[in-house]
Amino acid sequence: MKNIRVRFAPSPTGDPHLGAMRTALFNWAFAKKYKGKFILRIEDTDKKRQVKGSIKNIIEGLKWLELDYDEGPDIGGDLGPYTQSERSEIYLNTANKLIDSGNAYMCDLTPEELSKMRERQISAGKAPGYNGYSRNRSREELEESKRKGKPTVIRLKVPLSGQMEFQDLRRGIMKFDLSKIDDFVILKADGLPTYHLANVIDDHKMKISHVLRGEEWISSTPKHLLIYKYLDITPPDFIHLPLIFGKDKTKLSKRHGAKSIIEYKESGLLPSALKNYIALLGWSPRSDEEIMNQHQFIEMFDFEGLSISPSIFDPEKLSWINGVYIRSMKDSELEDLSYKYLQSNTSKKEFAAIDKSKLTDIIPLIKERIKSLDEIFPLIKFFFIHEMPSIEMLKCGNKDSSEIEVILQDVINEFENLVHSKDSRHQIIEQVLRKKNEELGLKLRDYLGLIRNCVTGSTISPPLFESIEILGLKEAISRLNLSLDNLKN
RNA sequence: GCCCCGUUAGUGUAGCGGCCUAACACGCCACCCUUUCAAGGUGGAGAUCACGAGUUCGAAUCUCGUACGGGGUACCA
Repeated sequence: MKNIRVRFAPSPTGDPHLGAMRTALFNWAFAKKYKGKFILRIEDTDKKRQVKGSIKNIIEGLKWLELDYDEGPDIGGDLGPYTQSERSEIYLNTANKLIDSGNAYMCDLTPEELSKMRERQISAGKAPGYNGYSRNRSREELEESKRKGKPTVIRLKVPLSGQMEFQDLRRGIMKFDLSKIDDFVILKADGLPTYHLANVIDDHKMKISHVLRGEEWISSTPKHLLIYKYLDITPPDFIHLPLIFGKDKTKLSKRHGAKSIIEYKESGLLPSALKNYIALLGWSPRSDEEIMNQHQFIEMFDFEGLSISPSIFDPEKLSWINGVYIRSMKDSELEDLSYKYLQSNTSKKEFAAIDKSKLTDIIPLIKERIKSLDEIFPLIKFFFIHEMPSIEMLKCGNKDSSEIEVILQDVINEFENLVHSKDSRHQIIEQVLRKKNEELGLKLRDYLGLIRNCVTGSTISPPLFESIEILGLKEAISRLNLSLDNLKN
C-alpha cells in the first residue's frame, strides 16, 4: 500500500456531532492500522457561517476521544498551515492558473441576478443552474468589470458533454454526466475558495492518499475530479461513508437524543464506550463480538466492513455499551473518574458534602447499577445528604402506622445494641435484621423496604446492609428517629 | 424537476448462488436469582430479506423495472 495519509476536515460551523466524529474515527483507525498519518484540517472558508469556539470544541472532542492526529492547526506539521483561511493565497493563485489555462473564467453576475435566473428557469420548467453567462465573454471585459468594483467570482469551465467516473473503494464505479454539472464557483467574490477548490488543492498539497468522507459528497466528487484533471494532479482514492439519521430517518439532531461531543463528555459517557458505539454505526466487525477496545478496532477496521446504507442512531444501545464499559473498569479507576466527574457536575454545596473516603466503599456497590456517570450522584446522594422520606413511603405490608412505629423503634434499639457492641459490619447488620424479620413474621421485602426508605429516603438504593455500614449506624439511627417522629405527628 | 446513492425484525448488523424453515447484539416480554434497583442466567415474541419481473436445477444473494427513503442540484461545507 502507498503511504497512507488521511484527514479529518471539519468546518467550524458548530459543535462537532456524532457523524463528524465517526468520520474522524474511521480516518484515524485507517491511518493507525497502516501506520499512516492522520491529519486535522479546518475548513473555514465560509466566514458567514463560522461559529465562535467550534474549532476549540472540535479539538477538545478529538482529544477526549483520544483520536490523536499527527498534523493539525494546533500542532503544526510539514505541509501546513492546516487552517484554510491561512492559505488563501494558494487558492487564489491556483484559480488564476486555471483561468490562464482556459479552464476557468470570471463572472460578475450578482447573487440576486443568479437567484432571479434560477426562478425563471424553474418557472419555465428547466433545471436550475448557472447558464454560462460569462463563459464566452472576454477576459479583458470581465477584468474591467471587476476593476469597476463589480463583485466577481471565478467559475470552472465544465465540459458540455462527456462523462466523469470514479471508483469508490466500497461502492464501486460511479458515473456522472458532465452535462448535468454547471460551471460552478471555485473562488468567491470575497476572494476565498469554495469547498470544491480548497479541498482539492489541500488534499493534493497535503499528500492525502485516501478520502473517507460522508455520503453527501458523492455528487460533488466529479467536480473535484475535474479540478484534479485540469491541474494535472492525481486524485486520492475515495470512500464515502453512509449518513447517520435519527429515529425518524431524518438528519440526526438534538431531538433524537444526539448531543454534541462536548455534551456527551458532560453527560457521563466514557470516551472508549462512545468510540466503540460509533464504530458500530456504518461498520461491522463481522463477528459476534461487538465490544472491542480501540486496538481491536484498529486491527479489524477495513473498507469491506463499511456499510453503504444509512444507519439510525440508537441512544439505548449507546447507553448499554457505556454500562458494559463501566462494569469492566477497575473499582479504583471508576472511583477516580467518578470523583472528578462529581467535582465538575454537582453544585459546590453538594460536592462539599461528599466524603471522598467513603467513595472507595460505595463505588463497588453502584458499579453495576449505573450506565453512565451522571447516574452516580442521585444514587449515592443519601450517603451524604439526608432526605426525608414522604409519609407514603413509611409503609410495611398492611401494617398500620402504630405498628410501624413499634417496628421502627425496635430497629433503632437493635442498632443501638450494635453501636455498643462496636461491631457494625454489614454481615452483622444483615444477621440481626433477618432474625428480627423472622420474629416479626414479616415479608423480608416489606421489612427491609421500610428501613431502606427511612435510611436512604428512596425506594431505590444500593444494597441495604452495606449501605448502612458505610453510612454508619449512628447516622442510620438518627434517620430512623426522624422518620419515627414524622410518623407520630 | 433533474442527477446520484440506498432498501434484511423497532434499532445496529451478519449473509457474497445451495449450509437460510435467515444469525448475532441492543430494545421488548416471561421466568430464575434476589432486601429495592441493577447486574447475571434461561426462554420467547418480532423479518412473507421493500415490491414485481427475469437469469438459474436453485436467489436475501445476480439483472432489470417500480415504490419508498436519503443525498446533491448555493458566491454552505
